[in-house]
Amino acid sequence: MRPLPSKEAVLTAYRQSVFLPAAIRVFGECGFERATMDRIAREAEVAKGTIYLYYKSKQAMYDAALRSGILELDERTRLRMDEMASLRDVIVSFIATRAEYFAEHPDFFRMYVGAVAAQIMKAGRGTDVQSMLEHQTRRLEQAVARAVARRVIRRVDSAATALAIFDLTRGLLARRLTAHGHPDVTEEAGFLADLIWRGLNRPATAGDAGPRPRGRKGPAHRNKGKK
Amino acid sequence: MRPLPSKEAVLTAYRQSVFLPAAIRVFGECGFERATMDRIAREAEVAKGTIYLYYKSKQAMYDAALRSGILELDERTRLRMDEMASLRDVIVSFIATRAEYFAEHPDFFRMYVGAVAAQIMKAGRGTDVQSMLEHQTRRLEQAVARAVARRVIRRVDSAATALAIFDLTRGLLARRLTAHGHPDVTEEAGFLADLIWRGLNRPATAGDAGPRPRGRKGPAHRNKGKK
DNA sequence: GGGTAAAATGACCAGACGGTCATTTTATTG
DNA sequence: CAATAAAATGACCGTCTGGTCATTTTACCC
Repeated sequence: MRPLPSKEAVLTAYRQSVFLPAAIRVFGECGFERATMDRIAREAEVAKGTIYLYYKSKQAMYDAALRSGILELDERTRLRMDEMASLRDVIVSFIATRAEYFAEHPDFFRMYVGAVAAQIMKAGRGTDVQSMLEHQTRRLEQAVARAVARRVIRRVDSAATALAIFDLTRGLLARRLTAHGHPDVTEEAGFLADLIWRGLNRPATAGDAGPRPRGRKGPAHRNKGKK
Repeated sequence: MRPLPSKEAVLTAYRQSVFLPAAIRVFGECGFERATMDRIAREAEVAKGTIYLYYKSKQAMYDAALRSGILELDERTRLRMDEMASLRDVIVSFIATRAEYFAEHPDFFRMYVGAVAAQIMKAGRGTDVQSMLEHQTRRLEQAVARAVARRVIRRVDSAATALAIFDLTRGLLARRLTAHGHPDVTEEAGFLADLIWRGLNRPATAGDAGPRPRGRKGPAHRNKGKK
């Protein structure tokens, strides 16, 4: 079926398999601005000019490197999540898969963090970075929505919930990357999954502190959480 | 008591009151690397050389600007949290105060995000940025610990819980900054506070899905996440 | 008002870096 | 093996920017 992988295509693929990891290493270590094309070329063991045969600019190379990493991460996350049945397992596997991937690729994680920050800075539409980031929470959101539909958990905004899980995961990983002690991910992941899971639980039987969970002292402002 | 505010000190204070906001504006808009001292000087309406009379380098000016913003933010957060009695109100006011502050100072928020990202990139000890960031969760952590002691909530790791709240807040604000629609903070803040609060609740009576809340279906693969 | 010290200025410099392209090296073909 | 095309190279260029410092302006004091 695949007629001819045209030598050119093979060469390009080979080059990318060398360039992109080198780029991720350097961009991850230095960030976009401080990274130099000379350095990337050296890491990839080619001359600088060679890179410009395959990427038209530093930005283009950055985008390609970021894209490749995110795609791989998303793919792995998706595979793992798909084999989970219960929402809780989906959440745990989401956190665990990402923790594992980023532990394997710390440089990419740094690059990723930089890209997210840059996205916030520009504060604007435009880049497809935005859509890639949004895509990451899609599956999570679907899983939450399904659980709501099946009445496994209380009625919650599935998008907001997915984003919350996402944020918790990112914070956890960031802290791990800055060498903040704790060698055991599963423990921390478990804590987060537990927190979220309990937070999503339906008000158990009846008399629980469900809809009015304030400690005491609460005079009426009922429809705060209106939506 | 304060004997003489020495003209020099007054001048310095005045300069800083002009320089730091200008720096925050430019660093926030462009990030550290892209920001130029020329631009900051122009925004502050002084010559570039003048800045170097008060700060020995670009980095020093950046640090000073970041520090001043974080201190102000922390101070405001602390004041608000201190007047809250219940943990739930502390959490809500933490989120709300920060949301409010960052809404008033979007440039500083961008700068802040950049600084956090840079911290993760360097992945290392050293900067006092680290300690400033850590300081932010201290109060929250104390409030959680107090609630645990008073048995208002279940026994949780107060540090981890504080960090979780912190991460959720940061994610929420980041999303707001990228103009992601939703004009109403309190609604989203309420959702998060609710989620966390329920997550912290003591297991009500007894039969709740406490320590082993897996949905169903679980044939043994307990030690999957062994690492 | 004039003289001196402090403060401010902005032209200037040096180094760095993204990107180019004439030249060299390698692969292909007859 | 020669001829030719494709790929790789790295010296080079223009630009940009953090930081400096000789000069000018302002503030102060007698």
